[in-house]
Amino acid sequence: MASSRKDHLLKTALKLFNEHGFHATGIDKVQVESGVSKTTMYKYFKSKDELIRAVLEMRHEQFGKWFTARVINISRECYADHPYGKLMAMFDAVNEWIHSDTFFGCNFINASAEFSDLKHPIHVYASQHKLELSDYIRSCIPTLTESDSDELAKEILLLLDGAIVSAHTTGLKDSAERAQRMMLLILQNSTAEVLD
Amino acid sequence: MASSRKDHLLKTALKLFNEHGFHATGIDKVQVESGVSKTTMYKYFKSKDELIRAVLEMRHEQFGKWFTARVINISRECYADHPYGKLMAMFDAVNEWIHSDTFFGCNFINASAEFSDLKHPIHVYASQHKLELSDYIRSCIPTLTESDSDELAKEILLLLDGAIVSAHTTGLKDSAERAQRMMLLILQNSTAEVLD
DNA sequence: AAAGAAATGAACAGATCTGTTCAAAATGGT
DNA sequence: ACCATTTTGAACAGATCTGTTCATTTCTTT
Repeated sequence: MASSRKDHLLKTALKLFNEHGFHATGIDKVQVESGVSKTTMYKYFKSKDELIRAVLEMRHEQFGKWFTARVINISRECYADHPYGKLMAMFDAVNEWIHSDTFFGCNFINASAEFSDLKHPIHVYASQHKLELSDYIRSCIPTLTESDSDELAKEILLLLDGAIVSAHTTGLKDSAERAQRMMLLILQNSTAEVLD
Repeated sequence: MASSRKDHLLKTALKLFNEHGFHATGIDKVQVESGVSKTTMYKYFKSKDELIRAVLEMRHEQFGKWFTARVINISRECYADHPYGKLMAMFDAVNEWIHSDTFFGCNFINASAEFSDLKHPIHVYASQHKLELSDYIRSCIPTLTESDSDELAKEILLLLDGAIVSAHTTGLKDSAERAQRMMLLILQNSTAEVLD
């Protein structure tokens, strides 16, 4: 009961934050749209900052679960026995996301844009999210690759972020496919010494 | 006289928008900080939307002039006779920007984040900015390159945007150097068929 | 120095937003 | 059916924000 209300508030807030941004969305609109009284909302979230933080934490978990699961599935279905199957699948997953009707760019990139100060807690949290994503990417790089996997993970994160931003800001919906091709070229070069 | 006041308002607004975002910055703070009366500010800009638009237009011109000039200079100084000198220089220029104390990410990416709706005039303008940048990149690709220069320009734009976002959101200040290395690998592969 | 244009400051209106309070009503468990 | 908890609705306070108005002051030009 309690948690279902809280969840509903979080989902409504995420939707509105996505559509209008964090500052432009009044906390009262979240309350009205989710059909909950003001008192109740303030019971779960003492302030707007706390709500934003909670929304991002939910999104972090939600995205993490979806992304890793999708990567595994696509990798099995489309890239069986491919050494970079999971890495390839990441771009397919992002491509699906870009073409969905709930794509408003990356919440964490957007949050960094609004809370521009590097020391702002929200910005710090966004940064952590990206670093965790980078760790996950690194864990998907096969050990047979010679090159430094940490550097390679940062390169792939840069491609993913570039694809997401290109798709959102410029409207280039084929960005993920482009980034995927770019990664392949880079991987071929990274492993060239090994394969030669 | 008149234009110096207007310019000063625009510069102050850009600074505050950078530091706090568009929605979080009150138009009255722009007015107070620039030491101009409210009446005067509203004489030059009839509304906040108009001010934001004007700030982005100024920034578009400012960035364009700085970037193209810096690309030419760096290209001459560091990449004489290099076929991809200008393309290389783009990442050096962005690297300088990232390490400056006025780096708050790309204003147009940030604007897209706040004005998330693709049809919003500000978002449309941000998109146009990126497409113009893509055109400029294309104009810097030597004709000897076999691959489709339009596709290659989009790839390089993706790398530049990825570098800017990585540096801002995640705080990875070496993103531009990373993206530059990635571009080199991609260029080597793009022209491989020609050179073979 | 005088006339005309531009800028000021300060008050004002109206909207919106965050956050609080509290009596009344709905709900849920036993 | 009863008690305790939760939720509601509605009003309220205070801050902030956009945008307007206008009499007064300051510049500029001649």
